[in-house]
Amino acid sequence: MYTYKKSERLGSVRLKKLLFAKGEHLFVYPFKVLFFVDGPGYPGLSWPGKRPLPPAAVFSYPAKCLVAVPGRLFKKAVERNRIRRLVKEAYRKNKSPFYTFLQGRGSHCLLAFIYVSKKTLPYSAIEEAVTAALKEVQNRISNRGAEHSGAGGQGSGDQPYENDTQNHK
RNA sequence: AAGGCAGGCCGUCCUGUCGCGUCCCGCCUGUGCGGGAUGAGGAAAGUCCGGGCAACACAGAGCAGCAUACUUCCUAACGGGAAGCCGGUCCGUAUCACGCGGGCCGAGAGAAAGUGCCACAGAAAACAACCGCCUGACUCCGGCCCUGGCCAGAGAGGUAAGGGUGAAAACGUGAGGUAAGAGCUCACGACUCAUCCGGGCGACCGGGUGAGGGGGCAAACCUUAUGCGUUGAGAGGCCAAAUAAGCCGGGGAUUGAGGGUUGCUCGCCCGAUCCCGGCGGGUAGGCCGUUAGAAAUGGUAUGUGAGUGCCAUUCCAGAUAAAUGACAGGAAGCACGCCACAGGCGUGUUACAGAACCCGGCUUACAGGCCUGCCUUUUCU
RNA sequence: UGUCCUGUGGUGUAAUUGGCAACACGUCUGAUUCUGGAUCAGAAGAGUCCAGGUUCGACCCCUGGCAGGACAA
Repeated sequence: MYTYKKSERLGSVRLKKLLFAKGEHLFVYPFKVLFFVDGPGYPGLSWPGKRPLPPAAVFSYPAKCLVAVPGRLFKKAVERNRIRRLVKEAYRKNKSPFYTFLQGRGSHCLLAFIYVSKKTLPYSAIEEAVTAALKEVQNRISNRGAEHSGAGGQGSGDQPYENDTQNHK
């Protein structure tokens, strides 16, 4: 489905700290992309507390995404909003392969698209870049996962995130 | 009709396919699904003023500090607005001139309370004698005629009429007056102060009388008058979660450490398992505040106007790293080009800009369009 | 969200209660050298972020903008 709901957005301060501190990053012009995955070969998205999760940190979709446009590069709020909306639109239309990939692995992912160009690009260019970025992220995850499973043999280490959350609840 | 000036208003629309926030209803009750309603602006901006609201003792005194400054009014309040007064400037008209009409601008109180400043130039820049002019009154010396005058000089004075300057030179013009001069006197005119009369709520205007004759700068200090308590929604209140009543050093318990969001002083209040510093540790979620208001729209009355009163109707964004979007097609406006001159075709373009507690203003940005008033030019009647 | 500060040659800084916009580095030209550097001599380069105002006169004072920066949670 081509959706981009509130629960697909990355809003929790805690998760954002985690992503920016421990996530991997790559460049796909005009974006800097940050991602952080749990599942095989990756540390889990464990929530340390014992209390109920805040709604913003609950995964009802395989991924949570945020789009950032620096105010230093675009001074006017209208331009920032425009770019953010275009990126969200592109993500909305092209996320489904990435979602099926994540669901196939039983993983969950945090994503950040940071716009680093000084120019406003047309929608077609942004859509291309978003698709390329998602593919690149997918490649990296699968490579890393393959290495890890080959070396460590943690085949049964499928610790679904759902279980984790259930425990916390 | 065209142009100019001033003021006010609007600021794209429709369809389709995906999609988002909030609220309501229903189902499953899982974080989901379905349906309906609704969803940016005139500036939401800059954060330049003023309030509401909240906390601080339902905030007290003094000093300091800040802001404002013609008058009257509007307003919750304002540094905003309206109507006027005065000054400056421009246009039109009339012209010897005064004037009359209109537009624009004005931080527009006080320089006769005091202090300070006025570069360069110039004699002098604020208690003005450098040059010049004068020698009536005063002193001395000399010459001539001769016993009282004349001439010349020095001292001592008088004098603001004239002097390259300068942004600015000590009321202007004319006459009298004088040794020479001077508002010294007079006439006319301009100005300041006081006072009286008339008009106006008032700023002020018109007129009379008396006095006066030493510039400018307060967006220099300042004086006067008026106003301002401080801090701002991460205000503030509540709930949930977490942890350590941890370790080290210092201070203190009514003779008071420290605190109470105020620059200082005072006053007042709170105040002991307490306070300060360092190390170490935890949380960073939710709800209220928060959108029914100095509200919007329409009508009506009143006022020159800003506005105000009354009546009716309506409920009109509430996000929280932040919703209101993307694509396609069409319409409309505008610009350009061509065909051509009613019009048609093609291309391009549709601004400035995004709510963040809420209002009233100001300022700034803005494609294009509409309306009103005044003035000028041309055509027709 | 609120508060504060700063804008001067290409760069970094001056300008004493308002009175000729100064200095260093850099740039250019010439000399020196076989050439370059260093050195010496000389020159150009701003009208003070923008627009108004006060004043005889404004980098300086006032008002409004623009740009950049800092702070507080």
